[in-house]
Amino acid sequence: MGANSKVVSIDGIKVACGNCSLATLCLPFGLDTDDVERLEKIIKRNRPIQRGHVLFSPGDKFQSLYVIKTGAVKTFSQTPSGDEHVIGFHLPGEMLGLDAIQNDQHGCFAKALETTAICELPFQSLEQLSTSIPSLQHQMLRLLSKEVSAEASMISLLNNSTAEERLASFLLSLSDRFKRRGFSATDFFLAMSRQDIGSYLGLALETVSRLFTRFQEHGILEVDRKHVQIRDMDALRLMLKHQIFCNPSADQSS
Amino acid sequence: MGANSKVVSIDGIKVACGNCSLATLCLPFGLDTDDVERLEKIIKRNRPIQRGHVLFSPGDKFQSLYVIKTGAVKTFSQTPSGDEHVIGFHLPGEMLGLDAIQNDQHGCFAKALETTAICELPFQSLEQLSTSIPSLQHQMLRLLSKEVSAEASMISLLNNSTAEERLASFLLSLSDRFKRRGFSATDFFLAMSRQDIGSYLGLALETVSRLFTRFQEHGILEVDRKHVQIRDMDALRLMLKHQIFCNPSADQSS
DNA sequence: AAATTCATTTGATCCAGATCAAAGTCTGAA
DNA sequence: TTCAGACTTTGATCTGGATCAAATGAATTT
Repeated sequence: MGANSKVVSIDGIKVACGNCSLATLCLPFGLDTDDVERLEKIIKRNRPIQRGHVLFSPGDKFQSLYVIKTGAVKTFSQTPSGDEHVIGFHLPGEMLGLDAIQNDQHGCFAKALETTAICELPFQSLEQLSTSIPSLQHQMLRLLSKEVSAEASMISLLNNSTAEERLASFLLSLSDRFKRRGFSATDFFLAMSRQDIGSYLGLALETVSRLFTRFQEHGILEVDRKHVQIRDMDALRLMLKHQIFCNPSADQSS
Repeated sequence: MGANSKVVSIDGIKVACGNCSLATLCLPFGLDTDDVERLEKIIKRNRPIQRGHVLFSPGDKFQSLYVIKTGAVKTFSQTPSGDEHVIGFHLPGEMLGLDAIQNDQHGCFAKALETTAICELPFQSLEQLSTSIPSLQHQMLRLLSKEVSAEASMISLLNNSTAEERLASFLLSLSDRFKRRGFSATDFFLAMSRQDIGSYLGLALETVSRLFTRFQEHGILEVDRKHVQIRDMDALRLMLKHQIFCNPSADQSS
């Protein structure tokens, strides 16, 4: 981890998955009250991290999985020449670090896009707990599987869609995820830059910018910097109507 | 499942992960002898399936995970207009169906590219067994995580690479996987068509064909229909040298 | 408020790879 | 052995989106 990545533990902060509005999207889903309590005991709550803070980097030893509580994080890899390839964006309730279980070390960067609160789940404890809570084991497998499905959808999108379809898909995905988390499905702020969106969708940032302009001209969006309002959801949906992805529900949450 | 997808169970065939040359690539990896025996008890061995046989289809209830023993399988989705989008190719020792854990149903087709022998792992039994064999639970999580990493690499490839780099990456991946399975790393047969390769790599089949020709002209490959010989492995490696993916070891096996 | 920096928009040009088209080539069935 | 259908190769053309270039706008610092 970099010098600015110190995560300070705060004693006395009560962890309460039971009261968390994200519980049904998150790991506790499907667990009974007792089991949630046992889960809470192993969770570490840390001080919220600031925009730009790096949560982990490639090569870092894998210790914990992370769940976003509030804020947003991007994961990305980096070429030797220094430019980033965005792998994903993570919103409240979504888990981070699943790819690191494989070889006990992280394979990409995770950086906060804004001030972000995170629940830390020490993986060893989680694994141990899973052996005695079958529904926790099941939920772990489900979350991993969901990630596999979501990535398969992404691959399908990149293989078979135009720039327009990609951005439409991205906006609909964001909209859906905000909605499930209790936010507006049609009015939200983008935590990431045009550059980030382009990198994620395999497009040049200029193309992303032009598409936002075009969508606005067509009355589909109202865009002001990071502020996006969806004016014609159906038009967006229509753009990817003809596509059948491997798995239609490509959200990580339950 | 289609009419031709009947899988006939053969009693009396001895399942023997302990003797299987793929064991170190497969689920038994990391398990001690006793545990492998318990695992063997839940595995179903079926009659090998023929080329073109559909193992599962979207919407099929998820019952089992499958591991290729010999042969090859492709997974793909289908548009309403009927054209296929190849999601992946699966070689001996590789697991199939992980994306279905998520919502208890398969999200894509799996079709044999040639005569293929498959080990069937009823998922419920596997999950139960995992609670009493921690190293099996761990191996399950590792396999899922490996799949997540592999797909992340694929996303990176599709986002950031030219046609040439994609095909080079594909050939090197195949080569590596054959090698780990005890086959030649430089001389093998492609089980899939140019069409399939193109669909998988997000390229037109004509582009794939042209690239094979070009690689041959440059002395990198010797190609005769499905028969590929790699003559200059370094040249292939060089083509994707400048790329850093999230995770360099993008093979599902251990 | 002016200055510096960084993100975004908009315009002009270019090219990798798609698409269209047609000619081989292989395979399995009859 | 011949035929039909499915692959594969090769050629010609076209285009979506990249790249290059520059202006504009926001945010932050001085």
